[in-house]
Amino acid sequence: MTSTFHQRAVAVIKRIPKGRVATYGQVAAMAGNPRAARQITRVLNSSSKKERLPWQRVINREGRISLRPGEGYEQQKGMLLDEGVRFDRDDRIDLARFGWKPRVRGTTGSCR
DNA sequence: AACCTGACTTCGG
DNA sequence: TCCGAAGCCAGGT
Repeated sequence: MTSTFHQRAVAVIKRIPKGRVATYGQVAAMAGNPRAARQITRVLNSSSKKERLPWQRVINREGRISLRPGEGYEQQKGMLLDEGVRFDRDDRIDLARFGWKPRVRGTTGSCR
């Protein structure tokens, strides 16, 4: 495997469909390490500048933007809104609704 | 070359 | 149920 975690993570991020969002942990898990969520930040910082990754579709597990106002928060929120993602009054995204689900499960999904 | 930090998550007490 | 600590990998200093 010439591909590193970084490469795999990039591939996963590229697969996030428009109008949907994924959490760091989710991406990390799909890339092979459920606990490598932190590394996703590095991937985004690095690759988003080199490649055009949908970094805006990656958010934290609370369904919120981890960036702080002035650090790209507004930009990310703007792009997501443009894709049709809705934020509630707490600036949170309903992951049950906009969360990326690679495998379609029952909508009743209260699995987790 | 070594140490530190980072847009987080999960486990344990 | 809430809080603290560990984990993960790579790039930057």
